[in-house]
Amino acid sequence: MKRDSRLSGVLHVLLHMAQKPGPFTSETLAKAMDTNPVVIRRIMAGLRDLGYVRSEKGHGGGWTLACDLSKVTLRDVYIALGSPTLLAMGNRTEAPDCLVEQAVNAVLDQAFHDAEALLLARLGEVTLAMLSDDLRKRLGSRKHQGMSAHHG
Amino acid sequence: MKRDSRLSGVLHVLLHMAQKPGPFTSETLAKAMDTNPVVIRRIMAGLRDLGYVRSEKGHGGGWTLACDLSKVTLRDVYIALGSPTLLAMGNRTEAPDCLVEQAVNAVLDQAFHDAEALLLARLGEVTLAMLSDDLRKRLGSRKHQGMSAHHG
DNA sequence: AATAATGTAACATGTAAAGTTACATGAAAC
DNA sequence: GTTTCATGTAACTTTACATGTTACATTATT
Repeated sequence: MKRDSRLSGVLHVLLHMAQKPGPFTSETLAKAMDTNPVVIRRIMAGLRDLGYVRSEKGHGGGWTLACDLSKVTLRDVYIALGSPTLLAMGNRTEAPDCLVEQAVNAVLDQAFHDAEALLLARLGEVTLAMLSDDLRKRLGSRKHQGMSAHHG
Repeated sequence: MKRDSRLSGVLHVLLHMAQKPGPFTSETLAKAMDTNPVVIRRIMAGLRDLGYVRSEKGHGGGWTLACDLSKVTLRDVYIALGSPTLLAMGNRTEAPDCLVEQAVNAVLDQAFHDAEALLLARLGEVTLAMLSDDLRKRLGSRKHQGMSAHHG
């Protein structure tokens, strides 16, 4: 199944933004992500609504970080995206009349729920600040090679 | 994202089959699942190749269980389906040049991997026999109401 | 006013599961 | 041995959804 990469994408954007003050236009960010400005605006909309970033129109406008990076976890970002489906598998039908289906659903639901809970817990353990620190370390260990964070 | 229900579906089929000797035609099973016979053959193909079920052509043919239900776990069934993608989310790109993307991938991969491992472990804990027992309990507790396992 | 940005709707594309059609193959019944 | 009933499988259609794109309204700066 085709996998949803919005979380990966929006984290990429946020990390880019955390490296320097901004603001960043959707077009700039889109180029760094090799995608379309409208896609950037779409995945950022939820973050804006929750106050994690700010967007301004007109000359000199664009996107700015508006939160304490050490207070926002990847789970928060995931939720800001609208909590998209985590698992690629699901039950054929929910609340079926068929007892066979009920038995199957019961055991699968348990396994699915556990896996989702673990994934959300893991995402909840990592803040944007931690991610940004990790990036800075990666950048640092490449400095002596004269390379930058941006794409070549 | 649209979720893959093949595991749910094939378990439903196997559980139906575990309730009485068979053989069952694809058409019979398809009716119980409210789907198409070809879909049944498709999701059963992997199980047949691994010897969990047998299929016979011609008059009186159809599908038969061919394994010890207490030896086959839901994980085995999942693998028989060809180990389809478990998570609906993934990284934008694998092995990217961009350090930002690498930092994002690193943390997400860890979380994704843990969740997948847990899900597979949970599926590995449940055998088809356990599932069948659970179903029989559900059937038993409805007997006094004069209901059957099949759809109304 | 002109320009540069976001906001958003509408539409196109890509991908994978699910559903369907068609037909070849093989086994049993007659 | 031919008819019937079953699986096996390829090819195509449908559906769902993320992604990509176009178009245009809105708003802020110059």
